[in-house]
Amino acid sequence: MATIKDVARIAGVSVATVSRVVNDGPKVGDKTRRRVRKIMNELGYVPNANARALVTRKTAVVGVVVAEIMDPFFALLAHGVEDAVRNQRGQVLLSAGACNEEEERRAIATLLEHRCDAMVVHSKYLSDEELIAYANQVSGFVVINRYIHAISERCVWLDNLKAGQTMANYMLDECGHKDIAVLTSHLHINDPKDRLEGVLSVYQSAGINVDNDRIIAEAPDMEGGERGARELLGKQYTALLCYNDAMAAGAMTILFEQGFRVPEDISIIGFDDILLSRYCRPKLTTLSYPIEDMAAHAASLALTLAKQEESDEFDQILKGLYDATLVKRESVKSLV
Amino acid sequence: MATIKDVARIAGVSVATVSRVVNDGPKVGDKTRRRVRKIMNELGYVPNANARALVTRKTAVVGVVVAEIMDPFFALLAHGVEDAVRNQRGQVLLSAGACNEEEERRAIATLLEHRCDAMVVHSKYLSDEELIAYANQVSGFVVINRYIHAISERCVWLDNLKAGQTMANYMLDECGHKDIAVLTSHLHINDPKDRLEGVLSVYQSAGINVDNDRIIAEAPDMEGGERGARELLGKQYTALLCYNDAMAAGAMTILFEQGFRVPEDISIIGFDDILLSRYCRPKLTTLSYPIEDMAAHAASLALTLAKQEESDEFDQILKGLYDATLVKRESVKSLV
DNA sequence: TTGTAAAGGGTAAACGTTTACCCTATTAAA
DNA sequence: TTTAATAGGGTAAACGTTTACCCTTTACAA
Repeated sequence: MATIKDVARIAGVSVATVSRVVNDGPKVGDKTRRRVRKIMNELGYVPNANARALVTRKTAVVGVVVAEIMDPFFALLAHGVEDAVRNQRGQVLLSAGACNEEEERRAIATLLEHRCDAMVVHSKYLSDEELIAYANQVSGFVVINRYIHAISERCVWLDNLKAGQTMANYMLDECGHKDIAVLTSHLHINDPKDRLEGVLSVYQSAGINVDNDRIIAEAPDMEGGERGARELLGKQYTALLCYNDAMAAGAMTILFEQGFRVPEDISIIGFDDILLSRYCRPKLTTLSYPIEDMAAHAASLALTLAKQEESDEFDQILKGLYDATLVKRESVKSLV
Repeated sequence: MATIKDVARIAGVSVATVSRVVNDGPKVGDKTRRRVRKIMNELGYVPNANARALVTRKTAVVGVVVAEIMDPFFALLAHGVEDAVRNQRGQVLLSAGACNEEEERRAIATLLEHRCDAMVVHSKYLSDEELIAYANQVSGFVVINRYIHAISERCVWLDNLKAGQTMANYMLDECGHKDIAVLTSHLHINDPKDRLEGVLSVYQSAGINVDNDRIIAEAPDMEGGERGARELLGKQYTALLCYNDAMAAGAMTILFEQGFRVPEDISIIGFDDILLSRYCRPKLTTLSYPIEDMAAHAASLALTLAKQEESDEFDQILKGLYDATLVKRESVKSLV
């Protein structure tokens, strides 16, 4: 593959001049510029990003750490990042498969090796301390879907407590569901806890107690939803509040099997508003998780922070707190 | 960030020795090795992948070109690649948003700049000639979802003609649907043409003619499916053969709106077997597109080809032709 | 004792860029 | 005509690695 030296030699100029042409720099005459351009095309010259990164100490690469791209949620996340990055003509380096502590560390390490200017990290297993350490090391390090107080301005996250309340307010105040069951996630992260707390707080302040045996913690996927719904069989409830849409869909399958109608017999509400919620029947009422916006925000933030390290002009930084919004479809029936 | 020189200086050895330790090379004593390791950890030394790539001319990076990661199909593709690449401890550099000719070129160009050893490219708009040129330039260049004769051993693709026949055979021979409508894609690529040809060939050889006004070409997404189904309203058919699951789901929505039952009144068959086909109700009967396997195959192939360029040991190369397989669920009713 | 191989480790060039600094014409002002 | 500025372009160091080649020490056989 042709190098800058080849171009320089053939064009009869110095490598400095070619470099200036490549980067649209000054100090090169029109005639020379045209000649060099021509040679570049003839040779199919493509600048070497690695060499560039080495000398400029910048890479225009945003690293992304996710657990699993196949998951529609992470696909959306990746898309949000990709979109924001492309607008600033950068590249996305993907580090997926971070589904345990060791893998997460490895995923971040490889991004570090590539000296990404900016990183958008979705971490479930690493400790706050470890993430803070990374943040101190990499100026463009941004954590998504998690709030860490010490680096709050480097976090983009959802107000899960409020989201839980939004969900509960709708089901209770607006639709009059007093007997509910909850399908939550068994993962030991804050999201499910906060949302559950939000839900329960609303019911508690209305003087309604939600039995513990109607709160099921399961894997946050379709199978988990199926298992959860089976476990709830025979219990008395008119509405099922789910941790995410996949669980809701899984639960719905079981309810249909058992001869229940949705929403006539049992109302179901999901969370995330992934594609599936629009495709399944009945269409799922859910809370929209603005993950794509959040991811785009996180990517811009990461890029901005990376830039700030050297240029001292500070761009406006928006707060990273987002809210989930209710999307009414067909899976919830009002009792009032 | 600490460099190899820092480590060398503090450990009191040469950079060569540190390099050997980093790469588990020979010619360094146990004692020295341990000391260097210790310093590396203390300094949080992380080797610079860019510098490495520059001197070794290898990057362990596989570039991926896709149109849109948000699309579940491409998410699956990305996952297949990612999986295969991670097994060989490589990295994935994503170039998404390749949804027109210019963008596709740009996507490939950035991968070229990063000197990816291997590339898995999904291209809809570039000409065969252009792709062949790239393939000649990059030893690890692999085309997925497209067959180009001149570089057939660098292609991983689906037998769309056969897939169309599989679909038609099932609907006609096994289920007895003689009056069908077809929802195909309006994109000017080979896939829809080949599949349609496969379908029609089966019906033709059974002496059945499919009216042109019951073959609708639309955008290959949910909205396209909705529009297509509307256009077919009033026409006589018992089965609808769709270009993909999204179209099938869209069409189903419209049919429900119009009071039809699926599959009692109208049978529907999709293509791809994306997640949605299992979630929607009735569950979609469809053809499974083994895109994840294909993507993993493509990635391994790309990596193998990239390696072969220098080492002359030739690994066994498997043929890149795949078949779609029927997945029977609930959206098709047999008339016999 | 000498010779020699192996083990351990250092030196420096090379990879492909960017960029600070330097040099030479040419042009415009005085 | 002289001077100063400017436009155009070259030189070479630096970025952080790897690796071919060289050097020294030690151990052991002859």
